Amino acid sequence: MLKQERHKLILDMLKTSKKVLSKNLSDELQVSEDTIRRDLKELELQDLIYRVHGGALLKEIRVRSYDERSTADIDEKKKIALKAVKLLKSGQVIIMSGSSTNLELAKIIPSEINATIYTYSLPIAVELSHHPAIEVIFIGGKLNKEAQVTVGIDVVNPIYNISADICFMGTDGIDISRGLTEPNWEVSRIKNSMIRASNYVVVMCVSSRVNSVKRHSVVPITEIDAIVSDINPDHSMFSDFKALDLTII
Amino acid sequence: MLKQERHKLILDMLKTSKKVLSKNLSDELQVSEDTIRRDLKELELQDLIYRVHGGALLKEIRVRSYDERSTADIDEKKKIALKAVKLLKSGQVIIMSGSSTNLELAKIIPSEINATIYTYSLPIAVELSHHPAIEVIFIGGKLNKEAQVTVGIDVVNPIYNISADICFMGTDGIDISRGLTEPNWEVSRIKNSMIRASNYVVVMCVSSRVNSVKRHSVVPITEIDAIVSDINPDHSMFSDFKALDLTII
DNA sequence: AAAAAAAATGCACAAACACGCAAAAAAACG
DNA sequence: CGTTTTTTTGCGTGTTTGTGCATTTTTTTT
Repeated sequence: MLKQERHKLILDMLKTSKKVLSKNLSDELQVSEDTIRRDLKELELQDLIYRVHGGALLKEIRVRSYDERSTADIDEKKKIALKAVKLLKSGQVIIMSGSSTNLELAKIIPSEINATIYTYSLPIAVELSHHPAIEVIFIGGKLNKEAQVTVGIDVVNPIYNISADICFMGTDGIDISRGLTEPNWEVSRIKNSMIRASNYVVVMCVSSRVNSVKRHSVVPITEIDAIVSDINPDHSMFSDFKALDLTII
Repeated sequence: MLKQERHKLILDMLKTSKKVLSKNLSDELQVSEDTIRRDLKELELQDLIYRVHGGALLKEIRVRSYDERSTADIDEKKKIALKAVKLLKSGQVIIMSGSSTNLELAKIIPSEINATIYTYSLPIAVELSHHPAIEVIFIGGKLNKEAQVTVGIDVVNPIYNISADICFMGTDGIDISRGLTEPNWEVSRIKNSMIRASNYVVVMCVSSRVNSVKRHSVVPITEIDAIVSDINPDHSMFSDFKALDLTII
C-alpha cells in the first residue's frame, strides 16, 4: 500500500470517527506503529489533523456556523449519520431531504463514494460541493430562510422526473398508525414526492421523536423501508415497526 | 507498443482502480520501470495524474479554485458593489448572476430593501438567506463545484418564466464590437436567458477586463443598459460605450 | 515513585528514483 | 532506397525515500 493511500484512509477514518489510535491504525493498515506516527506527523504538518498522544483527532477546518452549533440533539444526529452512511454505495442516485441529520450525513460521506445526490437544502449542497466525487443536483425554488431549503411548486415538479435508488429522509414525526408527518405543509408535499421517486426509503429519526405526530401527513408507514435511529434497533420502541417488516438500524 | 498507447492504458487503469504501481505497469505493459516512470512524469506534467513514490494516483479536483478566484481584484469588486447597490429598490424583481462581484453586492444590500432575487449561485443564496427582507428564489440544476453555480438545461428553462425589473450580471469579458462574452458555454446560455428575462441589464466589470473578449458570445452590446466599473465613469475607456447610449456608473 | 505506553532518535536496508549515456526504433529527408 | 535526424528505450550509476528495528526520551497511568 502506498503512503498516500494510507493518508487518505486515515483521513477518511478520522472523518467518520473523529479520532484514530496509532495502535489500531498500525493493525488495520498492516504497517508498524512507527510508520503510522510518521504518517500522522506529515498530516499534521499539512494542517489536516490534530495529533495527540496515542493517535490523532479531527481538525475542525472551519468554525461551524452558529445555527449549526445550536442544533438540538446534535450528538444523536451524528450517531444516526454514522449508521446511515453505511447504506451509501457508489453508482447510486440519492435523494436527501433537508434535515440537520442529513447535513451530518453529507459531512461524512467517504471521498471514494461516487454518486449523484439530489437535494433542496442549501447547507447540504454547500457541504457536498466540497466532495470530490459526488455529483450534486440542486432542486431550485423559493428559499425558506429558516430551514435553508427551497420550497414551492417549483421544487415538487422536478422531483417527478427523478428516479432514485435511495432516499434519506430526516423527520420530526413518525408514528405506526399515522405514518410520516410533518409540521410544514409545503415540506410535506415535497417529502411525499421525494418518497414516490425513490426505490428505497430510509427515515432518519432521533429516538425521542419516534411515535410523535405532526399536523400534515407525508406518507403512510407502509411506504417506508427502513428507520435509522440513534439507539439500539432491538429496543422495544420499534417492535411494532418490525412487525410491519421495516428494517430498523 | 507506442508511448501514447501506454499513456492511454495507464489513464484507463487509473480511472478504474484509482492507483497504479510502476512495478505492475512495467510488468503488464512489457517495458522497463524506467519507461513507466518517464510516462508517469509526462502525464503528471499534463496534470492528468498525481505521481507518488511507487506509482501514481487519480488526480483529485481541488475545490479550492473558487475561493482563490473570488479573492482576485477583491477591492475593485467591492467598489463596484458599492456603486451597484444604489440601483436596488424595494419592490423590484432582480436576477443576479453568479460572480464574485455579485457576492460582494449581496453582502451589502441594506436590510430595509424588500425585493425578490433570483440566483443560481450557491454562495450568493447563502449570503442572501441572512437578509431579513429579501425573498430568494434559487434556480436549481447540476452544481458546478468550481464556480459554485448550477448549470444545465434545468437552469435555463425556469428563467424563461421570469420577468425581472433588473439584472445584475458579473462578467469576464465585455467589448464594444463583440458585446458580452463568457469562457464557459453553458454559463453563456444561462446569462443570455437571464438578460432576455430582464427589463434593465447592468453589467458589472472590473476596469482591467473592459475590452476583453472570451470564447462564447452572450449578447450583443445593444442589449446592455448600464456598466458599473471600479473606475471613474468619465474615463476615456468608456467613450465608445457612451456613444451607444449606455449608462456608465 | 515506579511501571507502562507512546514518541523521538538514529541507523540499516531495500525499493524507487534521477541522471547520463548508448543502443534501438521511428521519423524525416534527399 | 539509404542516410540522417529525432525520439524512445534500457542500463549502469549514485541518490533519495519509505519502512522497520533498537535505543533513548517523554508522557501517561497506577
